[in-house]
Amino acid sequence: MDKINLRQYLATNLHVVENDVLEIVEHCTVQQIKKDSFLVRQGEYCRHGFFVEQGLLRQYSIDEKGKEHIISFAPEGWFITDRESVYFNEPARYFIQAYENSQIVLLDEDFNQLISKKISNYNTFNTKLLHNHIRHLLKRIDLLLSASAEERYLQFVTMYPDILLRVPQTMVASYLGIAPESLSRVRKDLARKNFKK
Amino acid sequence: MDKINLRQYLATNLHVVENDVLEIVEHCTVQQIKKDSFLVRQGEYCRHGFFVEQGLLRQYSIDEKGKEHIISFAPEGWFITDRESVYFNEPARYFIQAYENSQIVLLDEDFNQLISKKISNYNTFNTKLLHNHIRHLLKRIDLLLSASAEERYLQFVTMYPDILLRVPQTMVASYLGIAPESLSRVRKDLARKNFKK
DNA sequence: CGCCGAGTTGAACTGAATCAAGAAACGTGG
DNA sequence: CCACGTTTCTTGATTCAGTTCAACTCGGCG
Repeated sequence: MDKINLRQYLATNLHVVENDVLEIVEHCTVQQIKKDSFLVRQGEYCRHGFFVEQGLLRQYSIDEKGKEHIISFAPEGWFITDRESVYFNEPARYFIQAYENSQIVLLDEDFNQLISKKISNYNTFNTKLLHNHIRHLLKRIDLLLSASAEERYLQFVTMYPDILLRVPQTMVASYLGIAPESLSRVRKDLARKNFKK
Repeated sequence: MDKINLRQYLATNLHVVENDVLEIVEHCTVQQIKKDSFLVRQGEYCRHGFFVEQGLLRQYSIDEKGKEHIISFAPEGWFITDRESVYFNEPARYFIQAYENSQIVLLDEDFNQLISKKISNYNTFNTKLLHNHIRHLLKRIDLLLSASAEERYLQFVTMYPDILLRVPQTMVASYLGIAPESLSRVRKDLARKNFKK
């Protein structure tokens, strides 16, 4: 997948030239993360936001029965963090783990301070991100409340065609809240339907 | 239920004296809303945030089969709006309806402009609200992915004991994503278990 | 070549939905 | 304050979507 550069990304989205964000981004740590390693574990305190320049992360919880539930994926160009932990200073409720070897930028409190001081419309942008996040979560809740496994899968396919190709089916199932076997059957069924048409 | 006053609410949460918010709040329209009337309908453009001073609102979608799915409740002291519609200028995806006769304050774009200009930490407060909202939605998704009907109900009981008493069971069921009959059975079961203990 | 994780398939099971009917609770008007 | 209709809740019988468990297939990859 194409690499995305935080500097470029910010310049574009904040409507400024790259030089304006250069010195801010230079302060940030860039990390190369090996597949399967953790950025945050449940119970730890998460102190950073993460911007994915390359690779793919996933965020998930583990319930009492030991089952994983994927909260979100983050491919390149996405921010991810445990907001509760960062913002409210609580132990993280979710794991954040690299599913592919990834390159990520660590964003700490200093980064936030600095950028919101230097770039006036950063706050606007950030608020927009928050609104987008909320919109997205609401949509997902609505789907979980109203749609069948098949409908949810179809929705996932159209919404995240790229991610679909990069993660094992098991993880898609976990994201959708269904058993891997069920997803397999759903797909079989869809294939049959399409063939009939 | 106790009435909550926006002026007081803001003064407390923004850490300013009431006078500072007085003139801002005075510009806002206060409305008396009859039970069952709508503040926003699916498809309409929502132009306001709503603060509930008294009463109880609910936000819900209707799926293709005509079924209602409750996205959220808003009792006194809560803000509610269709963020997508207000913020992204899209048609609302959800209905907002009064379940009780209510008194609400309409907050428009002017209000936002004015208050964020006059009161410096309003933005901080607002961001905090957004973070809280996200935390809350994440928790709900996690529950929908991992917990049984009974577990979700128990969680609701501890989380919203007040709302539980104010809305019919059907609505709680709709919020939890289960059929009313199922909720009835869940409750019966819980009663039996408690008796046995 | 042989192993290993991912996906598939089958069969039995189960939590929850649906449909239908009755019982309680509730508000309204007489 | 009672009688009434309406809405909400309960209960039972049946069905169904999705789970679980177990066995098997397939495609890498060391």
